[in-house]
This record gives sequence, C-alpha cells and structure tokens, in this order.
Amino acid sequence: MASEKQEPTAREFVKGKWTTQEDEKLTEAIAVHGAKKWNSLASKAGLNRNGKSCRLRWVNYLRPNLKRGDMSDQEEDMIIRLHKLLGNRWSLIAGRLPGRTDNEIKNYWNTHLSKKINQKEKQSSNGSNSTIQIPTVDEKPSVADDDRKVHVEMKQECLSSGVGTSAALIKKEVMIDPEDYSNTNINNIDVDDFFNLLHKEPLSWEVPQIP
DNA sequence: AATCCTTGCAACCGCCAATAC
DNA sequence: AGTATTGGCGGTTGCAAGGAT
Repeated sequence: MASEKQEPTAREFVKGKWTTQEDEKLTEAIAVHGAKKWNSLASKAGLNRNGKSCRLRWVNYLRPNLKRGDMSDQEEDMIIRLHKLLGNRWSLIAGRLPGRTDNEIKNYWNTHLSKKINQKEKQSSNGSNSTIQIPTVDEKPSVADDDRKVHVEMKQECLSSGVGTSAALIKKEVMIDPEDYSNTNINNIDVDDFFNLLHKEPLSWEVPQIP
C-alpha cells in the first residue's frame, strides 16, 4: 500500500556471473529458436536475464568454435598489425581472427599488448630514429571518412617506416587521388587490400636503416 | 598468516544504427 | 514518417586469483 509498486513494467534482471545451469538453458534455447530476438529468447529459456546479457554470453563464451586460451604469436602479430591499421575497431579485428571475440581481443590488447607497445615506443624514443612511428587513431572518424583515413594512415606508416614499400603497394598509393577520396574504386580496395599487403611483410619494430 | 596490491578477464553500461511496427 | 525495439559496438567496471610485503 504505502510501499506502492513503481513502474510495473520495470523488471529486475539477474546480473553478474553466469552459472552452468544458465549456460545450459541458453544453449538449449538457442538450439531450438536460433540466436536472435534475444529478449524473447531469454524468457523462452526461462532465464531472468535481459536479452543483451544473453547475447553477450553467447557471443563471447558459449558460441561454438571459439578458441580459448593463450594467443599464439601469429595471432598477437595479427592483432598488432590490425590495430595499427584500424585502431580500436575490435569487432573488425576479431573478424580477422577466427574463433576470437572482440571482447577477448580488446581485453588482450588492454592487458598485454598496449603495455608491450608502450615499452617498445619508450625504447625507440630513447634511441635512434630507425623505429616505426606508429600512427594512432585518436578519434572515431565518421563512416564516410573511414576509408580515406585508413588509406592515409597506411601511407604514413609505409612511408615513414620503409615497411611494405613493395611495388604493389606503391602502385596502389599512386592510384589514390588526394583530391577525390570519395572515389568508389578506392573504397573497394580499402582495408582488405591493405591488410593483405601488410600481412605479407614480417612484423618488425626495428626497421633497417634506409640509406 | 594476514593484508595489501596488481593483474586478467567476464560482464555491464551507454550510445548509436538498423529494423520492425 | 515517427516511435519503439533490437542488435552491435567500444569503453569501463567489478571481482577473483595470485603475488608481494
């Protein structure tokens, strides 16, 4: 009475760690209904969780074909390359690493790689100028600017470091008309091509002196 | 042995875009 | 066309475990 119920539609959902029973319920429900309509799926599964929580649990933990455990050197190498290329676009980076989730890569970056790279940068700033200047993505560009930004950053990296100055890359750079970034051909070659080119070169923090 | 500190990771939050109605 | 709902993303937080003191 006095303690009237406010907002009858507001519902208290369970938060925090998932139990194995909850995992099982969610997995079964997804097997029957599919991984969509997360809010209704949650109630169909008999879970007192919100849809978002269910989706996250599925995507980051329960989904089949997820790799668990340590990152291989190859994966680490790939993450560093892709982060240089894409910045904090974790879902895009995850798309290049089968079995890894964006959350996992983000965590790995924040706990392992960012420190590693900071150390490398410190070392290089103390020493010679023969190390890569890593371009950073400080601000999230608009969608329309995305492609151009990637190109500009990649060009900066390749030119400043000497890495990836293959004939093919030079050719691609020439193709880019600085006055016309909206060119659809440029948009088409974008991330995939640069990724492929970059991937051909071994990762090296120490770059040979260019005479 | 107890306490404090650091680390790593799972999960939550807020925002935005896409889609449904 | 406008509004509500859903899905997806990146940033951040909370907590358990292990290490240091």
